Amino acid sequence: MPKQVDHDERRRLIADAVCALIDEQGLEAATLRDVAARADVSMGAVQRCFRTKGEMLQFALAHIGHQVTARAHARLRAAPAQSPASTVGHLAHEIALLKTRHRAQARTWLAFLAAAAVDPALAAGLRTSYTDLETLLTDLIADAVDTPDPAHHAHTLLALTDGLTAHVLIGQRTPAEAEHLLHAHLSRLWAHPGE
Amino acid sequence: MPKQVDHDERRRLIADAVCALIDEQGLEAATLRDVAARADVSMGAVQRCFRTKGEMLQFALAHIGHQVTARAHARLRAAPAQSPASTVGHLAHEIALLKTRHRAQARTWLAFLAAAAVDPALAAGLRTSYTDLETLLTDLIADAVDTPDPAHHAHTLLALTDGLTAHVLIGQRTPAEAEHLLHAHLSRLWAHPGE
DNA sequence: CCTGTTCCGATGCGACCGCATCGGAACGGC
DNA sequence: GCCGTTCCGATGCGGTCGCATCGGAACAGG
Repeated sequence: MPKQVDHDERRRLIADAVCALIDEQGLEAATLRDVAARADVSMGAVQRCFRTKGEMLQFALAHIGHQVTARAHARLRAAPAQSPASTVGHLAHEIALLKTRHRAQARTWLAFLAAAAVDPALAAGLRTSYTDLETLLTDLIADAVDTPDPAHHAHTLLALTDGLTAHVLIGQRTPAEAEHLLHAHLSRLWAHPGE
Repeated sequence: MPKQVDHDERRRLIADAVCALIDEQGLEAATLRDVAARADVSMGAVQRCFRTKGEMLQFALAHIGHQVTARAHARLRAAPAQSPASTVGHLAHEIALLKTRHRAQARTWLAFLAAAAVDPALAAGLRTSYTDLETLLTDLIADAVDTPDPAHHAHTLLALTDGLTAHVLIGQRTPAEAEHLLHAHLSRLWAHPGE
């Protein structure tokens, strides 16, 4: 058995480079050459890992989707003792990617979201992550309040976080304002859970 | 005075072509050549109207932004007799661009939104439209319910519509589902306007 | 050491990009 | 009819793109 490399690990390395470039200059800046340079590998290596550029982007989308959902799951595991309501709050805050620390992920996510509007393959990848997050939120909301349709509130909450994140990214809201709006929405949810 | 053309009218014609291409294939499909072909003018004519491609995109953004806000204003003028609450509902529905008829505008809007995350000039253009819509909604909400901070609810509502629109575009929600979620949010707002 | 296999860096290709240039068509003023 | 101005279609340029190709480096088994 000759030279062997960890293809999956390399794929993740390249996906990180893709996301970094998208964060800084948008999706169209993720060219094969620039991605290779950013990941500090040769273009040939990138082409070995992914047959086409589209395949690379799809993998990068799944990669960042997994990062976000994994962080959400981790957040849950790390705080099992809190009340269900505050858990939902923390989780929504995490998903909204409002923290400056996660601004890069938010920008990348938004870029993929727009691309998915005209690319069914990317849309399918995004839906996988969204469905995961919705399941998570639905279960939590069902625990937190007595409502006949927890999924309804989960869907609304997810749309709100996405909208707020976008508005923060273009400077229409400050992170603090978005945080406040999100908190207020949740407060109203706990106070009046009725369908 | 030699040959004269209506530059503003031509600019709008080209902007429509830009938006049509973005709707169908995304922002990067709006190349000078394809835009010219779509608008049925020569590439030279496009370059005469806009010094650079970036200038063309900015104009197209302002163009579609004006279309959306103008439709919102028109909606208001057309229905002055209704209750303030239902007026807000209709307006939010209009802004959310949920109708299949406005799907093209929604996709174009989302494409610009993502681009604005890495392009300050586009972000400024978007903020102009958003601020206009927020003013509109804030005034309406102040009329509809007694709340100490109508702008707060306007901002939340706008973020929700944007998120719902995006989720519809990627197929995560059906238009009917989004419509229902939006309606439910407004119902809760009228029932419990307290800050 | 040699061989067979895996991997990759370099290079080339055809296509397309934004932009600049320019010759001539179109048309009002004289 | 000629002129001056405005406009635009065609063309070319330098650059970058995604992708295909290939020679050789790296390395395990014989």
